[in-house]
Amino acid sequence: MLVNMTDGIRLRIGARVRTYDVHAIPLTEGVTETALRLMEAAADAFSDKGFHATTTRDIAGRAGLSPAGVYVHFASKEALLYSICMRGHTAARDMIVDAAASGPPTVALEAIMTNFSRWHAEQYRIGRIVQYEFGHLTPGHRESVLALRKEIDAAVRAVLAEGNARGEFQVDSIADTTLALLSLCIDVARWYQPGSKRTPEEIGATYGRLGLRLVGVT
Amino acid sequence: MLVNMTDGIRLRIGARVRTYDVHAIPLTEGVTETALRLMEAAADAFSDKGFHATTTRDIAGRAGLSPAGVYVHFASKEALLYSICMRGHTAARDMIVDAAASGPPTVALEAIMTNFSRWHAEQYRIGRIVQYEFGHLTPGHRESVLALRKEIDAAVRAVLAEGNARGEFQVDSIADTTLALLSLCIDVARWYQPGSKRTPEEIGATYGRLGLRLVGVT
DNA sequence: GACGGTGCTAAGCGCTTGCTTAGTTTTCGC
DNA sequence: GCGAAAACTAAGCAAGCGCTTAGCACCGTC
Repeated sequence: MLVNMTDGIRLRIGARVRTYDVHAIPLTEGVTETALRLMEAAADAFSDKGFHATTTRDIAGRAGLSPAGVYVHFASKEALLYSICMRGHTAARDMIVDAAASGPPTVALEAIMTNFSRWHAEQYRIGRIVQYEFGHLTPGHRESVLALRKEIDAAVRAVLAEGNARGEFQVDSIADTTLALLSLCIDVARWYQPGSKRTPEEIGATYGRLGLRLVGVT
Repeated sequence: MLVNMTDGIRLRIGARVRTYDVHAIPLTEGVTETALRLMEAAADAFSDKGFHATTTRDIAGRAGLSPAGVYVHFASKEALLYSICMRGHTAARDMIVDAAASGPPTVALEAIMTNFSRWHAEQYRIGRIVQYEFGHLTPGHRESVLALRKEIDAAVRAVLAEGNARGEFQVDSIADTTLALLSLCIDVARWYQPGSKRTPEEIGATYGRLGLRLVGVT
């Protein structure tokens, strides 16, 4: 049996392959080492050239497999993209939720901004794929990703609301400011490049400070 | 003679086509109506599906031409992308330079943030192409675009420096803050969509305020 | 030590791609 | 109102695409 992050599970009985419509397959369960290597190879290739410009032959080659070897682990190139997007978003969601619970609003927001911006620098390749190739997911897969994004948004909104309530923040519009704060961190993945003078740690520190300024902490 | 935003000018003498290496062709000079229609069609297609997923047949169809008709006006699909990028960046650069000269630092910065963010909402399709498909330009064309980006960066830095000097702003790092301010506006093109509740005008107003907060104006 | 299932490859199928070629229609200076 | 340049099309080429098929090597199980 091969689990493959697509619309269903494929079962091979003898030479026959059938696809069953089964949603919500756990993400990291039963992912073999080769499947992970393929995901890393695909992530490298997608972030280099974009989803459509990447060939399945290229992904296979980077992972040390023949072109057909990809389809043992993933049903399609899109399934590979989807699994990369889900892993990235899940990691980001967990990080934000942890940071939001790390202390009072001022501490929590600084932690969110520091960690989230640093993550987008360190994982800038994943960040670009997730943002720029989002449109190449199938509609169903897009919805799954959007659900995780809403969780991230809700966690930040809650911190801003509590900050306002406690008088620590002076935020006019919680929705607009949440959008701007997250936007600032996400866009790090666009401009960051590993060789430059700004390290991920420095970016985190800078963005922690900028985030507090945006909510009116002086 | 056909001017086509690529590495040179193509001259057709009888049935022969020759390419000469001539750089720095003025942008809006000699651009025919059909070439402009092609650029608009390509911009629509690129922003819908991305550069690589867009076919020259699709662009031609949207512009009401046969597939071969594209090559009367542009030397390649990449030349079309390049001309779109150059037009977008030139417009943005002109807008920023105007806003920077519109008054004292506080006024200038608010104008920059308002106009630049509103532009990225109104022109979100161009914005996405320019940012996400940048990597598909040839190295030479990439450099031309980067030169325009440096002009934009320099204009904003100058405003922050003068704001600090006059005591209107409290900016720790001019480089980092310039990056964050521009990043905030550019990322509007990623999340904006025409049907949503935020209008480009409202986004402009919000980002004008946020920009002033980021430089320490209270 | 035969066995069924899994991971993988060599080969290739049907289709689409960017772009060219050869030729026709339109435009326009004179 | 004519001739040449420019704008455009129909047809198609070579290359590359995602993915499938058929079959081989290896695995633990009995």
